[in-house]
Amino acid sequence: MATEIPKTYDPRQVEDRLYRFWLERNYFHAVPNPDKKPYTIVIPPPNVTDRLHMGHAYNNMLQDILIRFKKMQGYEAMWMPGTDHAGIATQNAVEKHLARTEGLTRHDLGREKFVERVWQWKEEHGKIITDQLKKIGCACDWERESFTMDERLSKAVLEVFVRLYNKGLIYRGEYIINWCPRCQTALSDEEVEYEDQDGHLWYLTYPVEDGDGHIIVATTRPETMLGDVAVAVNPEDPRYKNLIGKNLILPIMNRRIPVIADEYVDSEFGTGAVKITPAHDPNDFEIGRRHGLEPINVMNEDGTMSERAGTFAGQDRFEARKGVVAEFERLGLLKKVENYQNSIGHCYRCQTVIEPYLSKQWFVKTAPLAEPAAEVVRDGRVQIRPERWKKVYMHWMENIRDWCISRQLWWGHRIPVYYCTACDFETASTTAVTECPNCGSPARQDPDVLDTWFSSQLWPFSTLGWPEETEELNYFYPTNTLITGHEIIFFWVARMVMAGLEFCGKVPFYDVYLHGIIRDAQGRKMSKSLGNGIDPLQMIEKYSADAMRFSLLSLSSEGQDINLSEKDFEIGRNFANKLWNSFRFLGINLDEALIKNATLETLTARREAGQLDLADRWILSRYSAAVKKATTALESFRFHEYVDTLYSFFWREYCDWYLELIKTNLYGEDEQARENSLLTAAFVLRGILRLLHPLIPFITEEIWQRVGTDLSESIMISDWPEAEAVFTDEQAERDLGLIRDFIVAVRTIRSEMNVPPSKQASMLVSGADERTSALLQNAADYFAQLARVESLQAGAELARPELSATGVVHKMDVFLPLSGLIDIEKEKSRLQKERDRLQKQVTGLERKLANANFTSRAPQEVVEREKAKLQDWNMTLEKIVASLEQLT
RNA sequence: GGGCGAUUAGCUCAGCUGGUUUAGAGCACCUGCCUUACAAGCAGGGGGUCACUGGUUCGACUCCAGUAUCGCCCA
Repeated sequence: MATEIPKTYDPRQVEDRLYRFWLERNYFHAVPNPDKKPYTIVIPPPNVTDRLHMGHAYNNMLQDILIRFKKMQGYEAMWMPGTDHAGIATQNAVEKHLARTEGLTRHDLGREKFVERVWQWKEEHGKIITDQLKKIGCACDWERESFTMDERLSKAVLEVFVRLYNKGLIYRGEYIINWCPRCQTALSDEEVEYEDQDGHLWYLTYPVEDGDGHIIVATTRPETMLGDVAVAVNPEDPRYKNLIGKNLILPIMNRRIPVIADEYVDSEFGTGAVKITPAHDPNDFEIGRRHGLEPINVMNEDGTMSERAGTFAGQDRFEARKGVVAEFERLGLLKKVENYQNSIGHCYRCQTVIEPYLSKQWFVKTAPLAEPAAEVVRDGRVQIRPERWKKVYMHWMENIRDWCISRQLWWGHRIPVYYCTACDFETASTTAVTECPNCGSPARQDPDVLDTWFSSQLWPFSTLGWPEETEELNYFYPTNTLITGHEIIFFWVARMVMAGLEFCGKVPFYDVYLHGIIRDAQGRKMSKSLGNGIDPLQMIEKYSADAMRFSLLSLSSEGQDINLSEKDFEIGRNFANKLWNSFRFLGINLDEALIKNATLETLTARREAGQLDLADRWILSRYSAAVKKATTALESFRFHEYVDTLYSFFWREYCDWYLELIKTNLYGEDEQARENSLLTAAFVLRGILRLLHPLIPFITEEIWQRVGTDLSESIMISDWPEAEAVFTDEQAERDLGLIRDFIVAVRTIRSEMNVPPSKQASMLVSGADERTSALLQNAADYFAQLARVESLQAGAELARPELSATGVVHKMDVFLPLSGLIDIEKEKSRLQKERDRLQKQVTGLERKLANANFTSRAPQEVVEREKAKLQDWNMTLEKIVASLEQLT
């Protein structure tokens, strides 16, 4: 054992070195192993060009905890890492880069060259985030690292598309979709973020063609009126009944449009008359279809008005809005303008206002897939935690709409549908089709690519080789646990369940744990634009990865968001330092022979032979409780309870009490006692290290290796402590608890009476039975060490020394004769305070016990307990009062 | 409009199936300590009508209903 152990733990010397060590030993790699049970997690693949943020750090740390824990428990634990090609985000990033550095657009380069450039970008930037995961300590199986556009995974995408296509679950059609004019692509419903905004409701007058009547319609998007093809009213609405079937003249366009009747129209809203723009509103589209109205698309893909918008052609949609309103005003047809708050959809990638837009796109018919996906959650085959998210999931599944999967991008999986250039023949194929199977003419592939989530939904099995029936797929699928944020429950979690069931016939995972979001100290979301993000890598640099992990978990609680400030990382740094120093303390006293002997077998044998003293038996008992509690907590995803248990066991019990107690043995004459305490201390510390390893892998490994054990070359492959339950010892816990209460009482008295630490005290305990007297007297060394008590007497009835400070512990009097040091007035007020406090409690409890309702209706044992409590308090009170009387 | 969450010490939060809790922890605060593992530490202390209003119960921080404030999701 090295003697020069630095006083402060320096993680910078440690973390990178140990990560390399683990990699060199290949500990992260798992293979199908029939002798072990598999435990699998697939990483929520971060965007390939992303940088690590706190949310990633938190998410991946949780996974790492489970993987390391299960590995130690003896599972073949495999954590599948990888990245997502993130179609829009990545394409945007590269386009922006091109514009900035070369002044080029993707169109300048052309599709093929542009895609090449994105791949190049991916090669350069794709490693950043995975390298950052390594900094955190993630025990990912890097040999299996996947990317959604790998050839292997792309095959799965094609296979899935073609199967769904052939099953009739993928179709192409012209519908209103969400269009982002900036990204110039369609989006799915989930990719639109709604935000309440202050806007206006404009009331526009449409004159009746023949005669002098008119109809007023209300709209939040006046520019769309250029594409109106009708005005709809409720057939029962008396105001408009006589106008149904007549024509209106659409102002500006001077187009003749009919008044139609449709049940959909809500007479209560606005004026009860609705302008119908089938090309620019989903409801209008449906109505238009019912009434056989031809949609008029007045907008271009970039959000400018099309040539069908008349004089507004070429104008931006928001310019056109102002222009249309101005024109109505000029014509005297603007009835009124109201302030109106409505929910506006924005692109989740670029925040541009989404345009409902008529467009020919590919869709997945989701209802047949959703049915079984709802069922597995309903019946618990897939567990969602916290449970409240189950309802959210079910609601979505039960109200699911078809999924628009085509994207007008160049970066992504190109849709494997081929069209004949001559004969209208269309085919989906996993292999390239160059000529039409029908007529032999040249065929061309659909230019669009698939929604990124179309490939991500396959992640739990595409990464394992599906559609091939690989050994990996058989062994590791279904995966066990999915850990992710609740913001992608629809995007990803729900769709993986659908896909897993459809293509593998099994759920993709058994447990889903949805964690909270990391926010700043004020509870705001961390974002680039606010500049309130905390960079995990900087925190690792400053505090260490272990400290960051420990701090994050300490602040977490099930599914709740975390408000984080930089100062919070001191929690973990301080803990790591404490752990380091507890090891240092032992390191000074331990030698190699002793360490080798600090095994479960040795301790069990010595304990059974009655060789261990009270403190040793006590800490072993507390240790076994901590093992049980921490294990159950992890097994039930109660991460906070896990860290909380270990924090208080290690710091509050092992360090504050046990290590202090054994100092009497360590510095004493009794070699045997010294050895036993050292063995116990080393044994428990090694247990603590293993229990903490999933959370703080680096420092636990560093200490493990420095302790020089031959149990295993790495803590990563050591066994999770379990057998320690045999150490439970209630008597030791009670006895040491009693001693501890006396020590605390003496310390409190000393502190409150301002007794200088240098001053030794005598201590008398009166009212102790024989066993307790012996117990206390045998603990005299502890009192000397921890409370500066130089002489201790305990007995059934000891005379109260004059001028002593007093206290009552476990119904026994404690006297500290402090002549010359004691301030009578101070002692009096201390005791009076104690008396008043007790008196209040006693009165309250007496009232409770006097209540016949309580004594007759509450369970007998509760009543008994309360009675005993009252007796205790009364006895304590009497003693306090007696002491007080002595002083007056 | 529907649903969900939060509201506990100055701050950040625990408290899982009602009575062992005299409501806890960390930080902050006060007092005393550089006690030969640790001042990133040790010992002691102060601080809360558990958002509010009702209800259920012998008994409510805990269960139920409603109200308020904040936040999120869906429409």
